[in-house]
Amino acid sequence: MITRTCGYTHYMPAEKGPAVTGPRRRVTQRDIARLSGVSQATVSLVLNNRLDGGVRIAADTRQRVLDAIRETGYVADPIARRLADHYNRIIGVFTYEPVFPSGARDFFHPFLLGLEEQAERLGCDLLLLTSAPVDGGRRRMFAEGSRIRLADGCVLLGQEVDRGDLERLVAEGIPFVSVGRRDDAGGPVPYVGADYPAATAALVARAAELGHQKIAYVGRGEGPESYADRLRGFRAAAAKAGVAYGRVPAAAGEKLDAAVAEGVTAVFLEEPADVPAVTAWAAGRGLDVPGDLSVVALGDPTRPVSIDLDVTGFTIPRREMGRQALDVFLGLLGGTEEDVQRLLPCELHDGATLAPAPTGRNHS
Amino acid sequence: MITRTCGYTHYMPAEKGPAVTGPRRRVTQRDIARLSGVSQATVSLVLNNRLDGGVRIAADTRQRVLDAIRETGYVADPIARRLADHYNRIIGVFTYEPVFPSGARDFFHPFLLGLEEQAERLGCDLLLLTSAPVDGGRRRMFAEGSRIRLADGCVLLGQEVDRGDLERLVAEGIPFVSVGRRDDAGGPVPYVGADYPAATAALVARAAELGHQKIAYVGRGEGPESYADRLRGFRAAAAKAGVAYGRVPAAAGEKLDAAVAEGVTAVFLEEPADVPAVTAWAAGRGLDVPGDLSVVALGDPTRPVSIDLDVTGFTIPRREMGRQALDVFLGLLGGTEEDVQRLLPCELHDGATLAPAPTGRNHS
DNA sequence: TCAAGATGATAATACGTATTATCATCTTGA
DNA sequence: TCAAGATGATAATACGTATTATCATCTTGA
Repeated sequence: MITRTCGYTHYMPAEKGPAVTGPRRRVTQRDIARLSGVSQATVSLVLNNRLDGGVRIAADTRQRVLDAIRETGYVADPIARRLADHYNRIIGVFTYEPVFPSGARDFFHPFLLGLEEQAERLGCDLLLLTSAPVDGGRRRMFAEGSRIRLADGCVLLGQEVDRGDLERLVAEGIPFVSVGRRDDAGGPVPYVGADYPAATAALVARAAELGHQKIAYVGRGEGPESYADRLRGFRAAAAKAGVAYGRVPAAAGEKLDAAVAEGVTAVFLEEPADVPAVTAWAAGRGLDVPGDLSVVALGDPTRPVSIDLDVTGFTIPRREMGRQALDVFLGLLGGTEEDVQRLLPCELHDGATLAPAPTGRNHS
Repeated sequence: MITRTCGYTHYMPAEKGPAVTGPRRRVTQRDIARLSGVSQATVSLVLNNRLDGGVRIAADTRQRVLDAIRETGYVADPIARRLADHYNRIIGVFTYEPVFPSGARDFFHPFLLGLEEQAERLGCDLLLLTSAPVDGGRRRMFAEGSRIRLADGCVLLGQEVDRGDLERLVAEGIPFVSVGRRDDAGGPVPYVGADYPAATAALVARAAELGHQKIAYVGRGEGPESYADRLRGFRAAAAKAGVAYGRVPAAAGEKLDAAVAEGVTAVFLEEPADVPAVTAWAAGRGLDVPGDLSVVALGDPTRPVSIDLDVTGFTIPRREMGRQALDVFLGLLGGTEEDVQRLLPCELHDGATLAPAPTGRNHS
């Protein structure tokens, strides 16, 4: 049941408006019209200075209106203006990861900064869609009473995006853009993503140059597109370089033990937040990083961890992705169909944990 | 001259709506009314579930309307709602510091997280007012075409808040709350601030206990309320403990030299981002921290800096401030006039840079 | 002098929602 | 049977602006 208070049980504005602040009637175009002896329509026309529709206003009339405006300090009510305009210049930002209790939100901050920066530049406002209910640790986009349609459209943030949501967005014709590449969903999905395959491949190639003969990808390699993309780049580059490769499903001790036993000399971490776990494990096994084992981080950590090593890897251009996501979104609103799927290059970071492959065959 | 495109020159939606996404007309109450065979008025009444005005809706009619709403995913247009109602369940967030090129924004992230967390909990959305024009490195709240009134009111973030803005907010009756204590501005200003005086005083008292006889406050001590508050707490506590004290206007070498020459053995930094500058200066003078000189950070750095010391000081409860700011705001909307000015305690951090006063009198 | 065009302004309407006054119908009780 | 009250829904209107269709008046040229 959708009632006035449904979902907003705590949001109960007073009947009469805030008590602290006093009421004050706004000056409207009607007032200006009365003061200068013209109609409201004339006031609006003077304000908007439209010459295209064949409308003309005599110079002295215009001046009278402008004088009245100056005297009263009139400012058009943005609300009414938007209502008549159809677009409200508000861009929704939907983040799947809730703020509470997740610590994952720090990862998304740079994206938001990029969005804000571009919004600032282009003169629009961002609506953080925090009212979406949280279910199983993720926000639901189309729950009852969804406010996704408040804005002109929305930007999607999140490690993983619900396919049903995407399909519904496409079906309903709600303009949107995803931050992060997404597979098609009943049509191409506009996105601004990071080029994980290229960045991962570059690091694999570097490892090959350094003599590594057997390397491992640590992580799921499926699920979110960003995982699949990394693994794809990893496999292609390893095959191309003629390096033996495998996948370790998680950064767990026994899995890593097995990999090392098979002769792996470099691990590529899908999730850089696993670096501490891996280095701790290596220390426990008496393995030197990078002397015995090279460690490469494929991106930035999505959970807050403290890493004291200068890890080799790459950086996701999060801020720039945010910026361009807004560009793509406004392009969509403007009717553009080109260049609505973008992959941005990641920046490689040399770091100190990718070293030449160890020369000795075995460590006990 | 106020023209239609003023301030939004880059935001130019196509005449016909987005091309990729079919031209999707917004679902309105008229549509719902047609679908369920009632009038628009009835739809509105069902949505708002008003029982007070003596209006009644039959259960089955109500259900038909609710069904249609669910099927279509209808959401009330916030703009129209606000025009008619004056409320749209959107809370504005105005930050004085722009995103670009400032690095200062990281400081505000925890506040925003707190706001988001509480918005999530209470079921409302946050509008980041990024459309405000930037002038002299600060956003202007009431520039021409200001969109501050799009929301039900706003939360103010920023190191320093423009007094004229505050007065206008009060005068125009726009509900708002400041994150950070503010002096009165034509009336009491609702705020949720940090108790800088108490936290600063506690650290001063601790220094006194450790034998420091002469201490210095480093910073402006005026301007933003947060500076003035720190200095006030500093002076009061120093006087109470019978410790000699002075103020060094900036963390500049010669100023610090003079202070040390006068026998100062502990410095309290208004701006913790100055810690690296002070420690670098101390190292250059051969002063050991904290052996020769204790260093106390009064809060969290407002600029991104890397600090490798475990600095003694206190932490601003930023997230909790954000949370409570939203509570206060909603209280105001609800007509509360009590408890709209709150000071939250800061958490002291022991750290390792406040040590007993040096016993020797001089270092050359 | 008069028709055609130019000039200047307005009435009417739309945008989407909320609310009040009103109306039509049904129920109830004596 | 009928008046009074209860029930259920709507028409009308407001919020403040933008825009189009229309109208009245003036100017111009032959």
